[in-house]
Amino acid sequence: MTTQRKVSLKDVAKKVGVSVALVSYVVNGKEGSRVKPELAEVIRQAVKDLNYQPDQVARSLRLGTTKTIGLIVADVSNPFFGKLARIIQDEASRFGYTVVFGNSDENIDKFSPLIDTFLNRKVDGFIIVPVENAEVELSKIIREKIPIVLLDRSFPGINISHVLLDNFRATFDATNCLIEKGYKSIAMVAFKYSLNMMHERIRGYQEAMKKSDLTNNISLLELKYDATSKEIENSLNGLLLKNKRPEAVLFASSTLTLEGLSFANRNNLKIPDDMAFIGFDGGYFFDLFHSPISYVHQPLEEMGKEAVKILIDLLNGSEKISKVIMNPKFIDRLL
Amino acid sequence: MTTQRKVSLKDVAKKVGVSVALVSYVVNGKEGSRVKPELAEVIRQAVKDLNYQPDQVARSLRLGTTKTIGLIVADVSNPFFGKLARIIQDEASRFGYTVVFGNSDENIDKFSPLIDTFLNRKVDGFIIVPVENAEVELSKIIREKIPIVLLDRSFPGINISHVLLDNFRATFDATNCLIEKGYKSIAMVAFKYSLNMMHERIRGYQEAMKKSDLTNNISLLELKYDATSKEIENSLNGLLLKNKRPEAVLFASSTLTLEGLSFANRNNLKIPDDMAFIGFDGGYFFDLFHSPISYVHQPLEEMGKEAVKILIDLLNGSEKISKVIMNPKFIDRLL
DNA sequence: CTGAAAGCGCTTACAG
DNA sequence: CTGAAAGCGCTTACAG
Repeated sequence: MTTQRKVSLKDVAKKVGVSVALVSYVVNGKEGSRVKPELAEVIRQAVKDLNYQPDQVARSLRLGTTKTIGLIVADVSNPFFGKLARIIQDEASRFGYTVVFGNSDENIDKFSPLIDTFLNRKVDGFIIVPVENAEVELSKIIREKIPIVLLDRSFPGINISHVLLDNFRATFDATNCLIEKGYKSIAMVAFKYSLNMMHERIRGYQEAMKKSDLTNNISLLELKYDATSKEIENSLNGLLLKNKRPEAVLFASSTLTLEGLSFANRNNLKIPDDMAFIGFDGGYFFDLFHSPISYVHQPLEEMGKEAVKILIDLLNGSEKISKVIMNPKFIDRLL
Repeated sequence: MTTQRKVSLKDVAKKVGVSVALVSYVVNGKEGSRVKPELAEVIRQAVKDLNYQPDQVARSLRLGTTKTIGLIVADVSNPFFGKLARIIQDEASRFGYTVVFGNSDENIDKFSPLIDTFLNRKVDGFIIVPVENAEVELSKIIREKIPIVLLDRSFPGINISHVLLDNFRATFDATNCLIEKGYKSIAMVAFKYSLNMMHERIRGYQEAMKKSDLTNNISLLELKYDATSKEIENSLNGLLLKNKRPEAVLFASSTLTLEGLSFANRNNLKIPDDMAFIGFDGGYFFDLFHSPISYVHQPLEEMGKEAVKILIDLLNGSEKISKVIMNPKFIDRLL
């Protein structure tokens, strides 16, 4: 499959009878006083006639910049990440950047090669939802002086720009809200991540419980990200169907919330009559439920846009490390 | 922001004291008998010591191939497209390809520039979920002899490889199934697309109705893709809340199904007690519903994989146009 | 105002 | 077995 040779600067130059340099200047609008106006016009016309399109690969090699952003999320097919990817692509393209993407599945063994691939492909910058133990990989990027913005998670030890949710406040507020409405036995279902973000969500719940002297009612279930359906089933069984089951359950992510709702459906648990569920993110799902559940809302739009904005600044030469913490919103439908 | 200069072939060559040619051969495993085994070993060691990574941009320019696939979907944040994007990225990376992506929003004005951008960035091939009136843009790609595979939709007039659902059969079977269970007044909610794929879905419904002498009961609502919530609300109101409302409604896409379910929730329509709903795709949502609805299942995994497989063949020089029609599956939960 | 030329980092005939 | 060199298409000092 031989690609038809496209028209190059040389072709345009030959047609007009000038050097490639002049054509390049005109194409890039860098004529200044370098090209005689009439000539510039002729060149512009030839460019149009021949439908000349600059070869971005050649430009990239010459300029050392690819106008490409590498995006790594856990899984684009998960709407949480899909929405982020969507917003990031939109924003990036407004600034002339193209997005290459990859899915980590929360797995460093998939994460790592993605970084290498993107690095070799010379992406200008990264927007990354990092996985556990990603520090070494991230340092590699920093060492190469490639701008990078972390999204959704960060690492206390590394000084990188990031856009995060105020995770502590998210669950702290949600738990308090439950407590105020009279719920006492409140459980939490979380992922067993070493990620700070998950720790904060757990801590928010625990602190709220402690603050109201409900320490003894703290009940935390931590599921592995790659848990099998069987394992999840068993764990939820243990938590939700025991004789003294909780009055309310707080989920620490949209995926977990969906698992919970699915479990409830299968086992004829009526939400919220039998038990209150508090979801995390995922309003796009929850609004459609028979009886809509309450949930913590993340401002995905703002988060994605902010991440791109920070990256573009970095790309434009800023040396500033920006750390942005976004406010969660509790969508309350209790009672 | 100056990128630290990475180690190049030249650096390795200098370190070992050979020409860059030899290093290139060794790195690419094209030594054959060209390089003395002992020397090759020394070079390999130096490559490792210096942590040499080939510059893909330079390679691309030289080789005329970027190992990149351009993917265009309507909207990655829609799980239907998100799943496809996910699968395509996974498969592509198995073959050493990276995926750049863009969202069309079913809009030719967003679709068009994406094609141009990807073309200028010299993607090796395209996997595209085309929008209405995309024929001209697609011809442009064909003219440049860039391999391309259409997904989910195609155009009768253009001879391009594609992977589609058997759309006619999908709705024909679903409608028949409803009829067999005694439903007579069956409506359909579709998008007002000129796309063949939507026509086929509508035709499947209409033919099934005709076949059972229910022609007079045919009731088709066609919504614009960019209809406002208000417009959708009004239209669904007209269809679902009129005094002689349909006994069952068949939706022509997952988005439409979600709109329907949302409307039903807001208006206290009990599904399936008040009215049966047949969804299209989107099992990942529907399984979570209070009372799971029936739906047409598309084999997304196979569709995505097949599309990549066909594209890779094309990329490897095959001249064969492959047209694959996948079978839908009706997930029946009626009664 | 204009052109000739170097060089981005690589691969690959070509000559030895 | 090995090296010198051309060339992918572009941008940009440099010299005129």
